[in-house]
Amino acid sequence: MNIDQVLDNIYPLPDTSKRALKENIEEVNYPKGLILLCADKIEKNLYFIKKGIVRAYSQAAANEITFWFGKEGDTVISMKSYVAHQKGYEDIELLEDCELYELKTKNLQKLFEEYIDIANWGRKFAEQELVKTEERLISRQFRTATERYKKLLKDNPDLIQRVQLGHIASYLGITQVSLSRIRADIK
Amino acid sequence: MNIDQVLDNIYPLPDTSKRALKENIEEVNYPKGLILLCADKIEKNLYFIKKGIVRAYSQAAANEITFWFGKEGDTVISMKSYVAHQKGYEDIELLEDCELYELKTKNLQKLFEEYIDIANWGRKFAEQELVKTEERLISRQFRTATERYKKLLKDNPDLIQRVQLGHIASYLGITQVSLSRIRADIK
DNA sequence: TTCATTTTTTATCATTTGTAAATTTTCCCT
DNA sequence: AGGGAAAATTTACAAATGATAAAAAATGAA
Repeated sequence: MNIDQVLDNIYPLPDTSKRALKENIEEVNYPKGLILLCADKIEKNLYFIKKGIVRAYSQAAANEITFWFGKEGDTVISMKSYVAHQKGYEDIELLEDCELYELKTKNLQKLFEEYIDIANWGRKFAEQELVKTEERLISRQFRTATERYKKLLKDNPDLIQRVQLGHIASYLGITQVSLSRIRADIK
Repeated sequence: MNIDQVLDNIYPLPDTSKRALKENIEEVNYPKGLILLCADKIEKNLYFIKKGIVRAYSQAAANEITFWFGKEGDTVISMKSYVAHQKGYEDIELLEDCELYELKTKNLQKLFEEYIDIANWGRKFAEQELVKTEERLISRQFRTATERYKKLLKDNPDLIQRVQLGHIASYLGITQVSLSRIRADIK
């Protein structure tokens, strides 16, 4: 997935502003297991995934909770750092070796002030993420764990192949043991 | 809460663009019980709450789920209509007589193309809502129902006064009966 | 391959939450 | 103020999920 596809996927940009945006983007590679973004600092970069898969998780009390997966074409960002310039609530871990496009938050902020198309591109990005998050919140309330798992299977069949079930369980809001039971029941 | 406060609360706008925005905003009053926005159509307006309280709920299978409350200063919007120009998933009901500021989506879209400050204002709005929604999703996973209720009591004590417990329970992701039990335990 | 480690499954029991129905309380409306 | 409807609580029972422990399977490194 090349950078043009990633950017256009959010919102098609006219040439001039897309060029300006791309001038600030650099390709980087990182190994599986790396913690790309850290909960307890204000992150300076954001990333687009060219290849690979990552998870965002939040650490509390005893257990950690995976609440987001990103794969090819997705944007990796510490939302709270980015929005409120405060420490985030999430760590982001690479679950495979990853090829990423890196963009400095500071530069993006500058582009938002200069290019109205990039400002609207950033708006579209936030809006789309918001709809996705709201839909997940609602589905959490509506659906049983079994239904949520089935829906994930249907919508993201590759995720189950590429990611440990423990993380999937956490993402679904249940324990790994409970997910195992559900999988056994379905068969 | 006047319109300047509402708008600045999202993101302070320079005079010119704020004036342009305000020229498209009209004050309206509606009675308690009105369904302001409807799930099964593409909504043409969005609203800022001057006075009153509203809820967004989604209707599925048997039961309906309240997933958002809005009060003074909040923005009322059918997110999916607004973002994807598709039917939304939510109805929005006025829980009190409301004084609202009305803005046509179409006009706002036009302003996004014309004023970079308004585009960034819209971006900020979506970003802030996104962080709030993500935090709720995470808290839903981390905290027990009792903890979530206590947090709501602390953060929004007036909500419990102004809104039926059935809606609160739904918002917390539990049944009314379960909330009743929690309230009894706390005492 | 072989061994060690990690991941997944299975089993048991405790706890939480849901459902349904009855009862009490609160809120409107005339 | 009084009567009726809506909302909130309580109770009893059922179902789902969590916690824990241990076995089985899969994975990875030497």
